[in-house]
Parts: sequence; structure tokens; C-alpha cells
Amino acid sequence: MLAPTTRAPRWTSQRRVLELHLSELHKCGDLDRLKQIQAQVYKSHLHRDPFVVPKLVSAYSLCGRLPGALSAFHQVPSPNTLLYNTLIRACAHGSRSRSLAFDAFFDMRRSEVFPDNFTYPFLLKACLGPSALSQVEMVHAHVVKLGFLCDIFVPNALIDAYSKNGGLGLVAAKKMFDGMPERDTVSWNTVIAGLVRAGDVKEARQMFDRMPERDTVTWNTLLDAHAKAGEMDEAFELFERMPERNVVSWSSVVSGYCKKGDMEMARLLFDKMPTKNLVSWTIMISGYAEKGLAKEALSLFDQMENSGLEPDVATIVSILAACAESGLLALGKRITSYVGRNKLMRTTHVCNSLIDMYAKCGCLDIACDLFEGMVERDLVSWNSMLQGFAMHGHGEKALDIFFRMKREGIRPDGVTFLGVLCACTHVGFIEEARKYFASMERDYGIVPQIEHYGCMIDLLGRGGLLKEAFDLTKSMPWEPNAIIWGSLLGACRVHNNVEFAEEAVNELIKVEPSDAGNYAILSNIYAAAGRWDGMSKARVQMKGTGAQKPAGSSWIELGDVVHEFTVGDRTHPESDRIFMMLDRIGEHLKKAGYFPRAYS
DNA sequence: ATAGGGTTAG
Repeated sequence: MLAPTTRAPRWTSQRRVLELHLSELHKCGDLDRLKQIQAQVYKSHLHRDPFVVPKLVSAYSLCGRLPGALSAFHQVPSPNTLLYNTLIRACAHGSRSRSLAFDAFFDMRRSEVFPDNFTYPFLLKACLGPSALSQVEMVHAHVVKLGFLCDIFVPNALIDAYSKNGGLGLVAAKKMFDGMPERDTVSWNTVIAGLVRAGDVKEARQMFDRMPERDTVTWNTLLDAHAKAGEMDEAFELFERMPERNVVSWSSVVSGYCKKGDMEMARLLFDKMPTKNLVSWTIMISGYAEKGLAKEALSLFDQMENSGLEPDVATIVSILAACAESGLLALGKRITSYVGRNKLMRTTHVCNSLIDMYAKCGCLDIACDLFEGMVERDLVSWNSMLQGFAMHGHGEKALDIFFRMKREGIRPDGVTFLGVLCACTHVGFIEEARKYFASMERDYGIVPQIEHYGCMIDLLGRGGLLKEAFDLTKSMPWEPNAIIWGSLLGACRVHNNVEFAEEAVNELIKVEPSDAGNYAILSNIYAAAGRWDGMSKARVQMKGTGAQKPAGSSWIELGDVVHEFTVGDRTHPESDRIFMMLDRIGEHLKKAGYFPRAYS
């Protein structure tokens, strides 16, 4: 028998309605709606209600408005465990507010509000960055002291947090896993994911084979690991063997074949997918875009829209990155017009991707207009613009950007200095470059990475300061890589220095023995110096390694067709006319007094 | 009554 309906007191039903509205916000994330509801909360005097406020806090967090979450939190004079937990989760969510999660936690402890088993998984999400490992260790100690290891969610979250901290963290994660009295599928999946992240696909696979019960996530993790490692035979074998496939499984194989460049196979599987979501479309479109296949990418983008799916920020950013990589301006412009029609797309992130894409495609004027038109510029915006100018040889403009960002109080990072040093190279500012390089760590606390050394070495070498360039190479805290030896070698060629060149090329061959270009360069250097003995030695050396030099290529986009050219290639339909034009240009150059170097 | 961990696009 059902009990007769009892009428709840008016204030209770009002609160129920508000709670319901607030939990609906979890899905849509509508900020205006949230503000309306918050006004209702105030009007009903529920802004201190211990069950309503947590919902407000998480709704604000889901809308990406941490200040709103914080102010809702601060309305409550003495927050309880639930409210603190929601706040910690809200802070852990954003990338800039992670330290606030710990502030909230310490505040919670000071107020003698007791953490529970829900507190720690949230707090562990906030452990990222340089001091993450010690943070995880601290949380681990708390957990042990308060005895929350018995809730399997907590050790699982610990495994995840530990495993995100490199080799040392992975050791701790495995130790945690081994010490658990009981493990569930998530425990296994988390260690396996950690191993994959660390690049140890082999051990991940061993654990996968040892696992008592695998779910779709387990299969997907390993499938994707193989796909990302370029091992598509293994990936496809797992894909066929797995008992159940979902969108993620299909997306992973499609993505794997795209990365391998096997677009036919990728497309075949993409067409066979039982259900496609925004992610799968993004993978396929970006795959085409990255390969410069404009027609396919454009037509697929239209098909996606026709199927009723709205691209989101991630889709747009991903496609734009692919366009930037291949120089696919046509699709980039199509995306730009899409962004222009959608107010939701006017985010800093999207704008940054547009600037990067236009800059890399050589349209610096458009990139510049976009940059100047931005209302809110973040570090990435400044870096993209700076890098864009530097990359295309506009050293002064790049440095102007650097001075402007300093004036506006933006803290530069390592990427900024990479752009600055690159700009100095283009304008031959050796003295300035030395100054900036020295100021990185001293004034900004940025430890120069091997890329920064590479820039400096390149710059000194180009300037003819070969001795200084070699000295810097040897004083680096790392073993020089192929890029560094290569740029030293380039400098030796320009400045006709055979002694240094011999050393550089021998080192280059040590780190990159299968690149035939290196032997060719060595041989050319001997030839130029009239040392025929050395020349034939280099030729023999190359034969011995079976090295092959992949042909370099250049390409240009006209309309929406990308024309690609390689050395000696005569497959282009207009080939004869192109070579005729090249000859004419060559004549003009000679008349203007330019003679190509004998060896380059 | 209340909220939580692992995989895929960036």
C-alpha cells in the first residue's frame, strides 16, 4: 500500500526545486541560468544551506568560474566536510588554481573539520607540477595516519597520482599496487596506464596478460599504447581480439593508422565505425589535414556538420594545429569562418591556435590582426606571435613583442626565450642574445634547456664565432644531439672551417649514423678543401652503413590543391614550364651577381 | 539525502 502523499513544508520543496535545477547545470554548464538560480538561492535564504551550497560550488566549477565557486563557498561561516570537499575538487579542476586546493585543505585542517575518504581523491588530482611527488607523498602520509586506505578509491587515486611523476613515481605506484590487500579492475587499469605513460609498453603488456579480469578500458589502454607506438599490427590484433569495442577502441585504431600515414586503412575503419562522436570526426579530419589532404579534410568537415554534430573548441584547436603543421591554409580559412560565426568559439585558446596557424602558413599580417584584436591575451598568445615573427625572419618585430610583453607585466617562459634567441639569430644580434641567454635563469628563474643551448650555438656559429660555439657545446649539461652538431656543421661550411667541420661531422655520424646527408656533407667539405683522400673515405663510410637520405621536399598551396616538389621530380603536369622558369630565375640570379656555392 | 578513481580528441 502506498502512503498518502504528504505535503512537504514550503521551504523544503523550494530547496528541492533549487537543488534539482543545480544538478541539471552539471550537464549544460549554462552560466546565465546558474546566476538566475543563485539569485533564487539568496532570495530563499538558502545561501548557507549545507546541501545547496556544495551544488552551487560544483556548478560554478563546471562552468569554469572558480571565483563564483569561491564566493559561494565563503557565504558559509563554518563549512562542513562535504563543502570543503567540493571546493577542493573545484580548485583541483583548473590548471592555475591547483595550489588553492591545498590552501583549502590546510584551511580545513586548521578549522578542525575532518577529511574523509572523499577528500583525498580530489586532493590528489591537484598534485601536478614540479613539486607533485612530494605533495603526493604528503597526502599518502595523511591517508595512512587517518586510516583511509581501506576505501579502494583512495589507493587507486594514489596509484594514479604517483604514476604521473616519472620513474620514481612509477616505482611508488607499483609498490602501492603490490601492497594492496585487494585490487579491482581500476587498480590494474591505473598501473597499466601509468606504465604506458612512462613509455613501458612491454611491461604494460605483461601486466595485461597477467590480469584476472579485463574490461573495455583495459583493452583500450593497451590498444592505444600500441597505436601510439606505431605498432599497428599489435594494435589491430588486440582490436580484433577484444570482446567488446566502443567508440574509443575504434577511434584509437583510426588515430593509429592516421599517424602511420595509412589514410586508406584509417578511412576504411572510420566508415565502418558503428557510432561516431566528435572525437572520431576530429581524429579523421585532423589526420587528413596533417597530411595536407585538403579536399578530403574539407569534405569531411562538411559531412560532420551535416550529420548534426557541432564542432567544439577541442575539435577546432586540433584541426588548426594539423593545418599549421602541413601549411593547409584553405582548411584553416574555412575553420576561421566557422569560428567567426560562433560566439562560443571566441576563446583565447581558439584565437591562439588561429594565430599559430596563420603565422606558420606565412600569413603574418592576418596573425598580427588577430593578435592585436584580442581582448585577453595569455602567455601562449604572446609566444605564438613572437615565434611567428622570429620564424619568418622578422627579428625586430619579434623583439618588439618581447619588450611589449615585459611592459605589460607578462612573465616570459622558456618558449618565449626560444623565440627571442631565434629572433636574435635572424638579425645577427650576438651581443643581445648572450645577454638574454644569461638573464634567463638569473632574472626569470628559467633554466635553459638543450633547445636554448642549440639556439645559442647556432647563433654563435653563424656569426663565425666557431670556437665559442664549440666551447658552449662542450659546457652543456647534456650530450649534444644531432640538431646541435648539424648546426655547428652548417656554421663550419659557411665559414670554411675544415678542422671544426671534421669534428662536428664525426660526432654527427655517431648520433645519427643512418642519415646519408651527413656523409655527403663530410665528402663535400673534403672536396672543397681539396682533400680527395678524405672524400673517398667518407663515401666508403657511407656505403658501409647502408645509409639512405630521404629526399627533401617543398610545397605550395594554390586554391585548395597542395603541390609538392622533390629533387629531380618531373611528375607534376606543368613540370616542363616549372623547370623553364627555374632556369630563367637562375639566369637572373647570375646576372645579379649570385653564384651558388659549389658544395651545399 | 549529499560527492569520488582508470582509457580516446587538446
